Amino acid sequence: MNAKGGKVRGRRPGNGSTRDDILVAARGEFEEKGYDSATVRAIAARAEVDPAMIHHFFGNKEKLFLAAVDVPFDPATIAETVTSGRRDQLGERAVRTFLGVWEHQHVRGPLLALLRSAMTNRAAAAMLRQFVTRALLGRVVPALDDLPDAELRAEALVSHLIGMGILRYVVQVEPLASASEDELVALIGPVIQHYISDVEPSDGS
Amino acid sequence: MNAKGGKVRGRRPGNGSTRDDILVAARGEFEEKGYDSATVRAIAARAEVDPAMIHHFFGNKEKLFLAAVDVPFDPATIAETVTSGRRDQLGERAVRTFLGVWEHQHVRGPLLALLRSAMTNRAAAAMLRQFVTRALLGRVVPALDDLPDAELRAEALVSHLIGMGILRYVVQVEPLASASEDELVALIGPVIQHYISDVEPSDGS
DNA sequence: GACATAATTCATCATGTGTTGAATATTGCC
DNA sequence: GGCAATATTCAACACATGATGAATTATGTC
Repeated sequence: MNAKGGKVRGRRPGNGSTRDDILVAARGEFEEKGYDSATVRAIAARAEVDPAMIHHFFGNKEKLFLAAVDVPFDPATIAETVTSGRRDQLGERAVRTFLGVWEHQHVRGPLLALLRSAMTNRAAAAMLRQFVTRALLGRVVPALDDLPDAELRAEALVSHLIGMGILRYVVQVEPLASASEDELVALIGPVIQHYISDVEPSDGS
Repeated sequence: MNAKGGKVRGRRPGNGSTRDDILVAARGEFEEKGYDSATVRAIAARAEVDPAMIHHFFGNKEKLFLAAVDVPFDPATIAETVTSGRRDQLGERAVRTFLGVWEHQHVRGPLLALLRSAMTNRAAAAMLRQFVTRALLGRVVPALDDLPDAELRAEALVSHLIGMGILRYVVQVEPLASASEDELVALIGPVIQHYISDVEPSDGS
């Protein structure tokens, strides 16, 4: 027994969940503040854990970030969901899938963390760039290779989805933030579809 | 004369440009790092000025931010440029105008600063939300009020432009980052146009 | 039970943060 | 020239940051 205020030292009995608690807390903080603004101490406090535990388990802040922001969905699965099925409904499927990703908390966290961090941190921007380039484009573009400028089109498409995500979930402009999933699918789906339909190339320089 | 290393104290002769130097440096730092990650000391160093000068001239960091990130273009002018002219070319005009804004350095700075800051800072997010809601929608939506869901459409439109800006200028994914202005206008313009053309409302629930 | 290994707390370090106040020099007005 | 106002530097404060090392307690293995 330790009558004084501080907690007792030493290892806790039982099978501790500290490591996982830290990961959960880290995702929360990185999600809300981005890499630079999230602090080791705030993460530790959120996990109700001593800050030193973070270094004990993960070494340093950067390694913790890499461990926490491990995008918890398989890009291949997403890409397959989007690209399989009727081609003329691909736009709607893309919007619906993308919205679905944001609505699931355990996926939205890392995504937000990555987005927020990418805005101010070079390493995180590189991660996001790589993620967009490799995971998304590497899988979706091949399905569209009959179009001219397939890469550019795919990126324009993704840029729309990301912009919508930011305005809806981060900046929270109305009425975008409160619009229903169906509304957005109906509105944005056809527009996304536009990118993968072979419209007239206008003036091919 | 002061033989020692430090600079001489006291006021400098001549009409100093310190205040403006600070503003320029502040825009640079806020632009590159966002509000939270930019530091008073780094701004001072960039302006080649003592950190105390910042508080002397601006009081504190937040007031400096407000003074520095004073969006240097008139939203009314932009809106007029976009909304005047042939309606069926509005999409292309919007894309071209938006790209033009980003290409001018003295405009791109504050915009980037606002965007970066909005990702991690509530006050900045509120500023951006207000900016989007009031400046853009307040002026563009009235010109589109014959469309259903004019507000939502306008925001979807803006979200695409913002997403493109982020992917092109911040994350710098290729080939988006290196695409020419004309390429982007040709590709994205028609899609933006889609939002302001009265397509079939699909299924009005 | 001895003992290596792992988990946990605490104190502390070096550095960086925004901010303040005093000291000093210049300008501009009377 | 006298003197208030302004501009500039320096030193420091109070606090937050990431990180480290020692001390302490539990677990698991032999």
